[in-house]
Amino acid sequence: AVSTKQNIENFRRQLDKIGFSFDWDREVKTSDPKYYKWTQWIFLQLFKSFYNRNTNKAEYIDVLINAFEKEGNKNHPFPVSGYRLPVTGNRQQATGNSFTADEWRSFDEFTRQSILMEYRLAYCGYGEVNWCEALGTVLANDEVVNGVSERGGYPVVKKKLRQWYLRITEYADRLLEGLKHVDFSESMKEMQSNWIGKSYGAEIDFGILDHEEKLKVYTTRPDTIFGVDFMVLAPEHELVEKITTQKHRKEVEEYLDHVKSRNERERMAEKNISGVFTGAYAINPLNFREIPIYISEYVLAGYGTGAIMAVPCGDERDFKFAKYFNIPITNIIGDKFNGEEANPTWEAELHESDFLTGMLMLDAAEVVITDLEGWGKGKRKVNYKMHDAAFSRQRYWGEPIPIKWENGIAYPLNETELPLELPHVESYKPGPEGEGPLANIEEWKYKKVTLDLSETSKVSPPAGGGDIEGALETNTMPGYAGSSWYFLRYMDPHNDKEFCSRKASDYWGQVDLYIGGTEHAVGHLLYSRMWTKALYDLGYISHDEPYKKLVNQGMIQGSSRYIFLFRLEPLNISTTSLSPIFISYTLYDKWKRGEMTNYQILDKLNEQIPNYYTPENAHKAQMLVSQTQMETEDIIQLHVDVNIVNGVELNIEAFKKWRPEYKNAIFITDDNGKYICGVETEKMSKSKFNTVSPDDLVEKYGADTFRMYEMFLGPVEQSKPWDTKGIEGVYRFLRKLWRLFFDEQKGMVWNEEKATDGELKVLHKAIKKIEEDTERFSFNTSVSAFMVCVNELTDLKCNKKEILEPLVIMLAPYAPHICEELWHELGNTKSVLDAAYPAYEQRYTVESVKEYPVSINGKLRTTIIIDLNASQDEVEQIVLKNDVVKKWVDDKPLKKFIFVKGKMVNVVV
RNA sequence: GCCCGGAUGGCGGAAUAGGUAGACGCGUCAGACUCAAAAUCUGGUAUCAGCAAUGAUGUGCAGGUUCGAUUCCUGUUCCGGGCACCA
Repeated sequence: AVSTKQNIENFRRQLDKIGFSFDWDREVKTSDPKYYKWTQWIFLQLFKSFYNRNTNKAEYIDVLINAFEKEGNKNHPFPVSGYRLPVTGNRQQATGNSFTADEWRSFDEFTRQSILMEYRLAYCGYGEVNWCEALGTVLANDEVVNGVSERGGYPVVKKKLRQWYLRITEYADRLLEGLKHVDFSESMKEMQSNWIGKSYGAEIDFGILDHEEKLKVYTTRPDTIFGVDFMVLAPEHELVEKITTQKHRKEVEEYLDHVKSRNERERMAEKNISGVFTGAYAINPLNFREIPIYISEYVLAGYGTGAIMAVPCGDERDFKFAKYFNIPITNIIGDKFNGEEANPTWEAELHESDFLTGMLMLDAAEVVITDLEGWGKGKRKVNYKMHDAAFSRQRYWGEPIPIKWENGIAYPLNETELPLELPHVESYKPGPEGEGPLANIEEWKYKKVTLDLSETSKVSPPAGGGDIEGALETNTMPGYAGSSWYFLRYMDPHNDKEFCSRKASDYWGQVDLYIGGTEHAVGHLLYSRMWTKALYDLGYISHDEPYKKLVNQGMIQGSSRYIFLFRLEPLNISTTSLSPIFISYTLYDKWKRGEMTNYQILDKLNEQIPNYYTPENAHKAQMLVSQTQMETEDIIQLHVDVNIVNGVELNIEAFKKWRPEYKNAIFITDDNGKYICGVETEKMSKSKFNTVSPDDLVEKYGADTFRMYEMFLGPVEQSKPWDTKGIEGVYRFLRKLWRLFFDEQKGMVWNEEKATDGELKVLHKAIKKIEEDTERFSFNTSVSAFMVCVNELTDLKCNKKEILEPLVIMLAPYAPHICEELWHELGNTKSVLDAAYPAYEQRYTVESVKEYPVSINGKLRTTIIIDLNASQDEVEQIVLKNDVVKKWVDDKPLKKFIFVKGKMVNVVV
């Protein structure tokens, strides 16, 4: 403890020297209003910033209109999508694609704000959430299992809610470009650029038979347009309702119900082909062919235009779809298509493609786009997979969003109102419409706040002046809000005038080395890059990438336990008298492998609980049986707290106490009466109930041992399950190190004698190895080198200060406490952190001979000690004279003699 | 399903530019010290055959390139991370 305090003191002194203070005792926490004030402040800057899509500069719409008019133009240069209405209510002229400057001035405030929302970096819109009616709450994706809530098993559907978003898509190109200038691993860069998902292609307008509307599709393969055999719309596509014919309506509606209960991931992972025909036909703009329009869940509404042109000979999913629905396939690539599977080649020569026939696909793509643009039937389009980041949460623990609403208009709070503090709540229950718990606090919602009505906020004062009746936003910010910029706050934690002074951020610059896991690849690490770019654009910092170098540490994983809920109906435990049924892993395993049917599981239940079917629930039991015959995949895996599982056996009583909603649950056990849990190694997480605390180990072995053991476990970048088996080894190492200085009987044993060459060789070998290993983040081999060094010094009975002192300096970053202590025991008064790092001197470690491994035909047969300076001829002579070599060569003619100096010898015969 | 990783003794892992596979640690076996235990120390420990010398096999699996492959290439299986509200 003494040493740590000195370390901190020393660190403080260094900071004082350069003019910054740092309060080590107080963390920068997102839950601290002194910090989240500035998160709210940055949010306001993002809200007030407008993005000019053409010039990549944040400016105001009026400024742009004025500049535009100066050039004699009438129409406003920015399109209005009307696709995602940011606020409720009727918007004037909102459906048009553009508006004139005069029109802009004639719009009412609601319409203006609604349009401005489309340009704000932080904007409000409507987005889908997982809505659980029974719980009256919004659920996170990981709280939903197989379409029902993990807790209780209630049905979950999608619901549109008002949501805040960050316009990260405007930074897509710069986020890609920035990857070239940062030191991240290639796989990390790959993940980020795949997530951004930039693709080049075309938007093509297909006509629809008997309809005015155009069907817009996005494709990266305009060259295959003559191979389009059908169209597929996402089930949520806005045209589905309009174009479905009377004859197909019922089928389509049934399909939509099916899709509504499934999330995006389930839809993408679905192997079985599904979809329905709408009865409508599209018209190919190039050859006017009539093409059937289907809907299917494999097309996602959020990507491209939510509609695709399907070319079965070139795309595997389209091909399977065509086979399934018996749609005839047009082959446009001749013998490159074998009729058995699609061929997504770019290199084939086109067949059956009208004026493109004979052209290479790569060239044809260019021709088609140019022609379509000429005819006004399509245009070149760059598309991104990434979409804007949802920025509101229906939760309590998050920064309140400093916005007040009235008549559908969002008014930003005055900066002097910050921090807008989280009120105390009696309960964390969600609001009446699934909003956050803040919606329940009337006095907080309607408290008096001043609004930012300045020019920069671009809102006109409301009718009642600055004083409005409306309510504060009740959603809060997500976890990534605070984590997107905390490193900047660390640079200037006590500043109450700014989030971080320009002086501080200029001085510290980028984070030199960021150690973070790959699980943050497309979340935190992308969001914080975007925030940094936004703050850079707004002129608050001078760099636009937060992290100079990123090292991905692996995860220390936990061992999770699972129980298996046998869900015979969409189980709603509050409305059925039947108890939830859990089956043992042994049964689940058989069921999964198809060795056991649902019906046989019920038999097992009857066997174990003979009185289960009472007259009262007999009708329900009847229903269960009919359900079971359907063989539906209705077993859900649920995490259970590792602490109530003994090895793999569940403590059922403890479980019922832990999860009162399952207090009536029935457990189908193995024949020996035990309920066995499933086991999986996965990320430690609160929601997986598999976390372990290091506190006990620190208590027993000390922080140095714990720290070194974690480093010793394996390479930093590798994930591994948490396991304390080997910690004794590190503990013994530290004790062994201590004994080089102090003996239990004799007390102090270290001395000031002159070191021998042998001892210096041990030391300098270690200096070299540890320096190299630390440099490349190979901490586990570094620790191993320390162990080797201490073992060798113990063997040499070396207790000399001349050797031990440099060793302590090197070890200080690995085991800071014990090293600080030993450093002072050696008579030093300052901190070990101030000591100069020992320099490697080659002269102590030079070798003159080498024990060469000698192989015959690539197989190692012996080793021979040879002078390191020996020439190839000399080595050849020595080796061929060797008895073992002679025996293996056995007079066979020598084909080749391979000698790699300092490495090995191979004799080929 | 898609994207990104990983797989080496009983266990965690080492082998940094294609050149002695198993460093270091855990565990385990044998021994020393001790009345005993703890702690500590010494030695063995990939597998198979053999008293041994030694030989054969061996880096998830199936192939390929090479004098030589844990390392490079092709295919494949399993495990982990992410997939937009866990953070």
